[in-house]
Amino acid sequence: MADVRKIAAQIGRIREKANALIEAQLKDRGIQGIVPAHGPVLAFLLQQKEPVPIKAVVESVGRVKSTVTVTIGTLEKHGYLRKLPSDTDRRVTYVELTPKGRGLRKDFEEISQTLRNKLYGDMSPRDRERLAKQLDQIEGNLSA
Amino acid sequence: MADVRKIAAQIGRIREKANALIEAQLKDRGIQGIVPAHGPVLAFLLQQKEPVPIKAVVESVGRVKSTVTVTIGTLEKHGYLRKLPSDTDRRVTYVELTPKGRGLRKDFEEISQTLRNKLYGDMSPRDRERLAKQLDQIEGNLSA
DNA sequence: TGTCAATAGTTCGTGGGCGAACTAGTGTCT
DNA sequence: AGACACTAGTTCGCCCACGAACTATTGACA
Repeated sequence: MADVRKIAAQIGRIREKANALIEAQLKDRGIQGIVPAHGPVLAFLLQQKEPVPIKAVVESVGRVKSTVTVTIGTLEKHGYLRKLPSDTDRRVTYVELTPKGRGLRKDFEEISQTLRNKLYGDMSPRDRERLAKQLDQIEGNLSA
Repeated sequence: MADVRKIAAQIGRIREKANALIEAQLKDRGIQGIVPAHGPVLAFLLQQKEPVPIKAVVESVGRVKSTVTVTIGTLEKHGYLRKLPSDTDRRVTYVELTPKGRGLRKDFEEISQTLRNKLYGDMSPRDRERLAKQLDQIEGNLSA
């Protein structure tokens, strides 16, 4: 019997299990230096065709800038991205993926797909849609 | 339009917003030293009538024992619980809520209720039940 | 009984995330 | 030009969470 009361704890557990699956996938694929927390940054940079200011990353990923500073530092240290100064505004630093970073695209997409497949299991498309709508709803409720 | 693809990120955002709401509630009520991470420990201890071994807390809350050690240390430091040695097995430490800790029961229940109310909003009981079942399902899928 | 494994709990080092404070550079306005 | 606000990014200290290593105690068993 589904317990409507413990929904918050349950959402927390689902998130942790999803992260665990991603970590296992990364390990299986021998990808070093990447953890689930890097996902939003990578997803954003993978869809850029040109270097973008760090500020744009901050606005995209839903983390404060001090966190993004460190995340970008980690990705740079592992060779997945490169920083370049702006020559029009010297406060600004641009970032772009290196070839090694762009090489993550395929793994990223495959891991996302694997996660969705496992998460949804044999749930019908109609139920998936319904679930997604309900999650939209509760996210909106919490934002109000 | 609900996007079935970004469900993992969405679940993460929901969790963060729920935690933010809990923190705001705690602050409003002037409760010091308690953060959302303490919730599972408090929930477990609130339903105990006698001191329980730390090991029981560990098994209940889904955190590793080193994490629970620290959490219990924090709660103790703020006077919400007390540790007492076992006299039959000197490896074991029991914990129990102090009166101050038990005094959190009402706030705990009210905050839980507030969170659920806000999270579900005007969702019908039938939809709530359906959502809870679907979350059960995806949690199970991820555990398999 | 003496040895060795198992158990309960703590400590330590690492990493993600935050907010506050800081640096450096740019914009504004008189 | 000079003062001041604003902006981009970094640094620092803190908390949560983890795993690995450690301490202390108990259990098993030859």
